[in-house]
Amino acid sequence: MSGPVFGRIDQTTMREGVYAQLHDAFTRGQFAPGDTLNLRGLAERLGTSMTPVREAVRRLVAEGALIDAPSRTLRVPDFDLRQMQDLKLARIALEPLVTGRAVERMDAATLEALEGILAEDTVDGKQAGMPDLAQNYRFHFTLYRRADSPVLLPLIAGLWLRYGPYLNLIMRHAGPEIGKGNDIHMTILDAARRGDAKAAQAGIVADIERSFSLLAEASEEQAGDDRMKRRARLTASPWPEQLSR
Amino acid sequence: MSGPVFGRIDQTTMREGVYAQLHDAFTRGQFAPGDTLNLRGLAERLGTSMTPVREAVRRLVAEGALIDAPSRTLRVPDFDLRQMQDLKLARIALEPLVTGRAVERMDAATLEALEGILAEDTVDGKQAGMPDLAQNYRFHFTLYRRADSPVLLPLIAGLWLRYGPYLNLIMRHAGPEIGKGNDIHMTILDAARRGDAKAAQAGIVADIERSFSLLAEASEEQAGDDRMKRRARLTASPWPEQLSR
DNA sequence: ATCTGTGATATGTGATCACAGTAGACGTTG
DNA sequence: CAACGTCTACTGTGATCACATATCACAGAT
Repeated sequence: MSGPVFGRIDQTTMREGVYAQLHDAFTRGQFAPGDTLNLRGLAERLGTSMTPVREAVRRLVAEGALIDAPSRTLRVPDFDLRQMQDLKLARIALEPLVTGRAVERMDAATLEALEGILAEDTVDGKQAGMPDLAQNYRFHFTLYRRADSPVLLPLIAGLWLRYGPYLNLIMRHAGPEIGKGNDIHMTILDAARRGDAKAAQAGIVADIERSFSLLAEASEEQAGDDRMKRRARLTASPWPEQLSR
Repeated sequence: MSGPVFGRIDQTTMREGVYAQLHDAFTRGQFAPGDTLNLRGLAERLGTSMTPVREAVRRLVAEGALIDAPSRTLRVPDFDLRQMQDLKLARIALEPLVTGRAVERMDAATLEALEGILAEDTVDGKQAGMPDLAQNYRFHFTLYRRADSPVLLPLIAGLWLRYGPYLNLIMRHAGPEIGKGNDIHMTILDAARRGDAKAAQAGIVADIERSFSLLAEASEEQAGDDRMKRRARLTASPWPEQLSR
């Protein structure tokens, strides 16, 4: 049989679409610890019925990004030092691993992509030093993806999902100071270019520890903010702009 | 206010019940690679409507224990060498980590529990060397739980979930020979008793590598079995007895 | 005999409804 | 004025229905 070549019809469900949007919002730090969600509200904003939202939310709960709070409410977990240390431990166990593999299998296309991502920041500096969490996410995951590790990558993505709300705290607290993160990213990229797996891994660990220490600072502030934040949540919509469109 | 002390009403949903049953079936190796499931059948067997089943199944898909096969069918993933190597890598990255922590924090109660689990096998040898996968699971996770690591433990549980169908293969292939696994478990328990974290970690790695090599053997056989298995699936119910009750 | 279109059957998906339960507002009572 | 009970609004949950779509068996044409 012959004829015109067709593009594949994307066989995507609404459930996946909803999940993707929520996942995005999380990794961008658009949810803060303590935020509450409700299914009907989400469904309305997303233009679907409750069903796909339920399933997406259920998945987020299973991944630990949301929790079932008492009295049938869904909440972004509050800050928890123990849990965060555990999260750091897991990241340090897994991310250097995939980094090593990625560097060993590195190719020109990926290097170029990584350069491009880092360059965005310099050019697109209109945000005036405002850290672009999505960019950070892209850098790490284009690197990790090169490891071609179908089991480890989703695991790491799950960890980042839970880091998201903390990133929100960091962002609010540290603000522009976060910009120097790109120094570390540069170092990692250089190591990847040289094929120096060890150096790249060390860079990743440094990056993780850096965000951890920033978070430790931010968390101290949160205790004071907490009461105010909770009050504000009652009046203002906790909804991140990304999803309201 | 005073009065009699009441036990907590367990606020459990059907969704969780369904998930627990399926999770159990997986870790016991009651599902084999390639098995297919359908929501209505599950719902009927479990005595619920489709809704809770859908959500539990969706979670299993998110965890990688099931996959969405073409034409709206749910399948237990087929054996995949690359995936399995990745799984092994992840296990070796995480399980020694929690083992180390567990040994450091070891207490008498946990040691006793571990002894008890290993003793079961010797006493309850009625299965004639038939490996009790549930017992294996309990041993590892009572050990790991002692690490008190709320992030890492679910991660590891997710990995085991995906190991389940492979265990099924091992069990079918290796049969009684698997009994010597307890030697390694003994070694691990001894190390835990002495507080020797390094030795316990080495034991865990040995255990993982052992099950991996058993699996490598079994996987060769699967290629031949495959055609037969697929035919059998059409006539016989793939349903594990555990769930039919 | 082989290929092809058609209908029946069965699947997951999404929408909708009824319901149990909680929290907070409000009125009542002491 | 404070403590208590009731009532209302809202939540997630589970059941059910309608639907698009894939597979298979079969009949018809070539």
